Amino acid sequence: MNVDGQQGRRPRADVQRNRAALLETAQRHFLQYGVGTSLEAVAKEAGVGPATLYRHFPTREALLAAVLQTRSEEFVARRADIEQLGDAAEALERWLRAMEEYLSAYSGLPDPLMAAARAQDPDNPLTIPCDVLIAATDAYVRAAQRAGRVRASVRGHDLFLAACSVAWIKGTGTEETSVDRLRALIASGYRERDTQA
Amino acid sequence: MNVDGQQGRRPRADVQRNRAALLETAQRHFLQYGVGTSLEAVAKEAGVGPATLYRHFPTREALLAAVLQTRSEEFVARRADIEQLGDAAEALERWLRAMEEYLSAYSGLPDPLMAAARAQDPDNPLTIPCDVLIAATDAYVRAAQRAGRVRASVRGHDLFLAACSVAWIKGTGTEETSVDRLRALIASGYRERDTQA
DNA sequence: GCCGTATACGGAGGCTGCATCCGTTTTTTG
DNA sequence: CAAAAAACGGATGCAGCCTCCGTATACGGC
Repeated sequence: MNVDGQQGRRPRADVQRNRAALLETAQRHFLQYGVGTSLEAVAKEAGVGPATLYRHFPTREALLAAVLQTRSEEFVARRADIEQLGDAAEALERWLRAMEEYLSAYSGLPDPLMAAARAQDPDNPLTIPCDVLIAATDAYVRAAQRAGRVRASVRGHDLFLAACSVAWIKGTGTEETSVDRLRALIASGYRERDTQA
Repeated sequence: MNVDGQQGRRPRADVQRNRAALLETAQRHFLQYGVGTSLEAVAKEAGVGPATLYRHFPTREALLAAVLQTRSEEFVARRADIEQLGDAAEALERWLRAMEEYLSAYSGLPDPLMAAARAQDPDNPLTIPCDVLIAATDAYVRAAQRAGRVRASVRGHDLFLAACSVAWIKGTGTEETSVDRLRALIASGYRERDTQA
């Protein structure tokens, strides 16, 4: 039993192949059917037995976390873009949108994420990505607050919850215009009152 | 096949007994395990076979709708209380809280409700309760707007979505203080700026 | 009060998905 | 190239969904 623990021996070739195939297939299935998709189907389409899937990713959350991990590279790139902006309020706005899109990539994603965020369960592989998101949001919020563009009582965690909510709504299949309206409502809740775009 | 269609014959006694037992048991199970609870378990505990449950309530949504129906009497009573208030903004506030509690009564309830609200699917038994809630919210919103306490751009549907979001968050097990903060954030989004409590 | 029939019941069973065990195959190492 | 380590995957047990159909039950007329 090695799979991806780092011991003396070099990881076997088939392990890497299978892992890659599983991740690629899972990504596609999550995209098409949501995070509740059949893991058996994923395994079959990846050309491996169910046991192999479970050996690589003991739980659905572990598989999800691994898929998100590969996805997050592109996400980090976005973050670099955002940080070049001088306007802190605009940066926060864009960050929230980016996070929202990240969270609504797969239908049903917000639920396991919230479950992980709730308690600091170190066994849950989604806890870390979650904490990262909250910390980043908080940084953007503080910057915008220093610029006097966001109300002082707001915290990063609040807007993380808000983004999760919006992402959840999107995942239920609600029309885009309704989602836009909700987002606007929230925005006018955290923006400083005398703000002028 | 009669179950509850109104024909010439009087409904059989066991039908009514079973229906009542199923509703009572389902209510308890939804409360304890959420809307995803095992229907087989509900049937067994109600003392009937699975087929009887499905005969009375062809889908999970139908059972849920029926349970909510019985629950809604108590909800209507609340509404009468609220309407005695002279303050339209306070009335809206209380209505939103009441709706939020209604929506978070069973964990996972917001999801099927949103699915029903999305498209006017007349086959979905949850569509009607959903539309009722939206219409009622809209009435409260208009009243508060006439009193100049809520921003003109806000619609009842927006606050319905917001209430669903908050209820969803509650259902994920998030701490109550975080939920309170999110609710406050949303409130400062729809309230008129120069409002004084 | 009894019987015939409409009506409803419920166990059995097919199906899908989850998760694990263990005999077999593949890969690496020397 | 052989032995050992490592991973594979089919088979399996379990739970829940939903339906079919033979059986039981309540109703209403007599």
